[in-house]
Amino acid sequence: MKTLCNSENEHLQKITEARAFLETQNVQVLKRIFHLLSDTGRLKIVLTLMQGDMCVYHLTEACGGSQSGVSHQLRALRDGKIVKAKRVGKAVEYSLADEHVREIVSLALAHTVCKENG
Amino acid sequence: MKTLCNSENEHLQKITEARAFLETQNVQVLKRIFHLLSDTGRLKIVLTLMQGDMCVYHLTEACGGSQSGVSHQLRALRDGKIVKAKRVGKAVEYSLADEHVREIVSLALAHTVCKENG
DNA sequence: ATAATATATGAAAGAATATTCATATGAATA
DNA sequence: TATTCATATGAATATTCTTTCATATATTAT
Repeated sequence: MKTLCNSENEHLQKITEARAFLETQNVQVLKRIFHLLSDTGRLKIVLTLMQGDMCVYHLTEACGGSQSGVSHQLRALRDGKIVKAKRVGKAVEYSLADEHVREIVSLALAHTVCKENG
Repeated sequence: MKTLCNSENEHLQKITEARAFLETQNVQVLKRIFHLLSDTGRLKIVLTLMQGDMCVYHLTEACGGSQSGVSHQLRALRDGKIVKAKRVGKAVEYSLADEHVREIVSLALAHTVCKENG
């Protein structure tokens, strides 16, 4: 009999249920989304694009860092379907791939505000 | 005159506005939350705790990995105010620190489902 | 007090990630 | 078509993160 359980059965059931639940969740996909949002540079890009579409040159100026760095960050975000690109003449204009990201980041932002005031 | 802008003024304004916006956002706090959720082990722990409180022993069995590893992961989540701990006899029972995390992860989960089906 | 159980921790090793540098590509312009 | 501007990329370096190992602490039972 382990820890907080009243019987060995209860114990095993708890573990089995938890494992079964975890298998239904797409942990790797989830992890990937959060990972893409967990870097200062990429996060700044996403926050900026939440305000409106922008080309790489402006994103670089707005978010700081090197041209190459921003380009690499954009590639990661593109690969992860977080943003999408569209060529406009010499420039490439980036935008959020869909509204999901906006919602997730907005919710997390609301959370940070709570943390500050609580 | 740069890229997609019609005038040098428009160009500078775009960058200045974006920078000003970014300064109002707590990028570091946001980054920290996403980073904590971007690791398989920690994410499994959070998903499991979304189903109900659990002691370390059960979390270890449910999520896999070593006792030490899970303990380190729990410490990171504790430090980041994602989970909280409560001692119950020999065991320590963990739970989500608040409802924000649940909402963020739930939303992201919904997003993964869309990605699969879309 | 000693042993056993449950959890936590520091430090080192190992793995994953980001950044930089040099260079390449693609598009407009002279 | 040579040049300039805007962006992208591979490879190497630098950095950061995770995992492991050994050991410590806290609680309960003998």
